[in-house]
Amino acid sequence: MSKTPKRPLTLRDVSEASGVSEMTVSRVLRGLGDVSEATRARVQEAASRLGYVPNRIAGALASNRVNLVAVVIPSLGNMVFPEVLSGISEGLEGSGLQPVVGFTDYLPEREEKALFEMLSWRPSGVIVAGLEHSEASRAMLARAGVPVVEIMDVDGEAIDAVVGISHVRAGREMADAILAAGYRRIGFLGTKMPLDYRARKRLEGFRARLAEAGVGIEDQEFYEGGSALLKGREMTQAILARSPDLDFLYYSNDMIGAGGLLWLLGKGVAIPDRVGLAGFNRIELLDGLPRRLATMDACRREIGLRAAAIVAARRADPSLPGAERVELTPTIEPGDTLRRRPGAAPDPRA
Amino acid sequence: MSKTPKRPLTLRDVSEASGVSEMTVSRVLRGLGDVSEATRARVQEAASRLGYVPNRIAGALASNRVNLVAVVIPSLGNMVFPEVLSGISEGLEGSGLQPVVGFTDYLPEREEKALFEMLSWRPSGVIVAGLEHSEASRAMLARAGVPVVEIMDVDGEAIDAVVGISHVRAGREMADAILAAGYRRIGFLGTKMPLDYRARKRLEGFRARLAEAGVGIEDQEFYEGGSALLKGREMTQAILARSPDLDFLYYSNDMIGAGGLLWLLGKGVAIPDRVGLAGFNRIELLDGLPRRLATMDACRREIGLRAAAIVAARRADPSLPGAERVELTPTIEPGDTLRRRPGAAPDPRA
DNA sequence: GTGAAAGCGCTAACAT
DNA sequence: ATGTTAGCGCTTTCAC
Repeated sequence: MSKTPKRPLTLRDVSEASGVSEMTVSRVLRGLGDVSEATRARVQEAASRLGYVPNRIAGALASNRVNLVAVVIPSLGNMVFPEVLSGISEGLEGSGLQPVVGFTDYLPEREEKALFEMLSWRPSGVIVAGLEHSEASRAMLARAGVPVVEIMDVDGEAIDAVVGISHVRAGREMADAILAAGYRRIGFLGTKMPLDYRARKRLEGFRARLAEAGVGIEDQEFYEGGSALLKGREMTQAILARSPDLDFLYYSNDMIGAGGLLWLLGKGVAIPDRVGLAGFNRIELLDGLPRRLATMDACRREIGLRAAAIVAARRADPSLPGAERVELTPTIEPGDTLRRRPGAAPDPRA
Repeated sequence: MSKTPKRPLTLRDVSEASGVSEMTVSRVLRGLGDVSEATRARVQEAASRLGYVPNRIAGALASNRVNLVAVVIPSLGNMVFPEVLSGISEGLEGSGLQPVVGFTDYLPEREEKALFEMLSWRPSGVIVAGLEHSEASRAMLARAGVPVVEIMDVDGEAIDAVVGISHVRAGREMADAILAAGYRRIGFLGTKMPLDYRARKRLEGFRARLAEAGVGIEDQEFYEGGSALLKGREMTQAILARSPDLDFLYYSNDMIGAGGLLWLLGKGVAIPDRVGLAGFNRIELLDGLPRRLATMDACRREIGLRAAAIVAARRADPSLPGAERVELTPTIEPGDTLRRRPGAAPDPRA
């Protein structure tokens, strides 16, 4: 190497190296037209020879445009958000936009902080999980002046656009399927997190629908932290020790459901006749289990795709009306753990 | 609301609203000293009443400081990087730095693009997975003028700092443990990805150590895409159908290993006597399986922690020498799928 | 097709 | 303890 400048290179360096004005260099590097082929070639050559990396900070300040989309999600632990993220990445492809992720750990104050941090970079859009936010968070989002897409959930009031499923309805439909299959003594197993609103809404819809049929949740079990698969085993053992008459276990997510399934299979319990099982999320892992757990697809990837598409579309055409509302419809997959009674009411979604 | 300004607020707005100069407002908002309590209070009040969100773009340009750390990793699919990420987040806590993640999908050209994008925001540091990069990527990193920490792997030449484990050694030590347990007819099951250098290095070390003992890999099976758990089942079935005499299966990751374990248990195969098994990564999922798969902890969380600590330390004190090298030592966990022969050579790491 | 001037919103450095 | 001035590296606008 000839020299190792500690200072990052600027447009001016490329300008001097190529003998072309800064302005024209900028045009070439941004791929704008109206530059002669000869000039373009000289500039490109100089830029790549020097290893110039543009300073987006300066560019963004001058142009008032930032190619970043803020994505604020609870965590990466539970298999659900990685898939949403990959949907977002895919949906942003070709738009020139880039996702930047922040995490909340399901804590409102962390959400607030994450939003503040991200908004301070003036992103071109915000995609945020859930409809429940602190007052301050809502205020920030409302004033951000860019598209805001709340994802995962549609049960509530949106700030701007929303893309998701109804978790209340998801719970209700699973209750329908379970009742239709003839189960009546139902246990629920879930997470302790009081701030996981979507899990709560599913339970709420589930419980309400059961109640309409005169059925109650006979026993429940909650966990927190640790390996979900292991917790699923432990909770299943515990709930059945306490309430051996249960004939169905509804798990708030597939991972604990899978744990329960493995434990029951190990015990030689007849599934789905003696006990039926269902989870939620349709995680890929289920494909590798000895039996297929009944579940419900949460449309995670498509949620990401659609949310990204909204941000990209509005950036391309800021005159769009906004406040888009996309409600996706999850479908029940009965798998092998939900009894199919010949005489039972048919699944309305066939 | 009184008014809804489409234009984001600036320091000047807060200055006017509070009757304090922009400079002093800036001081208050950045928490610098030498401001009277009265002024501070007035400024804080005005800022939060207006809902001011600072413009980091302008701040970064003026101060030449950016509180972002670029993190470039292959993907989020395989359980390994979420944990690294959470280690990074934790390690960055209190430093004022924020991780920003980019994905490569194990493709060098995507890595190059991700690095270029991130470096154009002039982050305070770069944490990148692996030691293998394109020429252009290496050049960018070398010229970035900020700490660069290559993580996960130490087998190769680092650009600056490196934090990881030796995958060659990990493969070799697993081979040692398997040989010591008395297995001799060994099969390997892994991923097809030719660009997963770490998996390749493990296999390389594994094969080399076996060869030293005069043992070969008798059969192998590779997969790509799909549910790893399911692929593990399928590959296990396939390899044993073809080579029924194998007495050990070494999986390149725990997820396929778990699939194999479940399949073998379902078939009633005696584990670890008839067939022994081992994976790699020590994923949490293993805790919930009927038997504990033998595995090796990849120290993912600690790698993230240490890498973050290096970036934070060097930012706090730029005079630090750099080129830190941290080699972590993974430990074998024999679980229930690696036979323990009383007379066998003892584990040197006991 | 190319260039010169102004300024994006902040902060460093220097007053006072 | 507070204010003033200059300028970060680019893009916008307008001139040629």
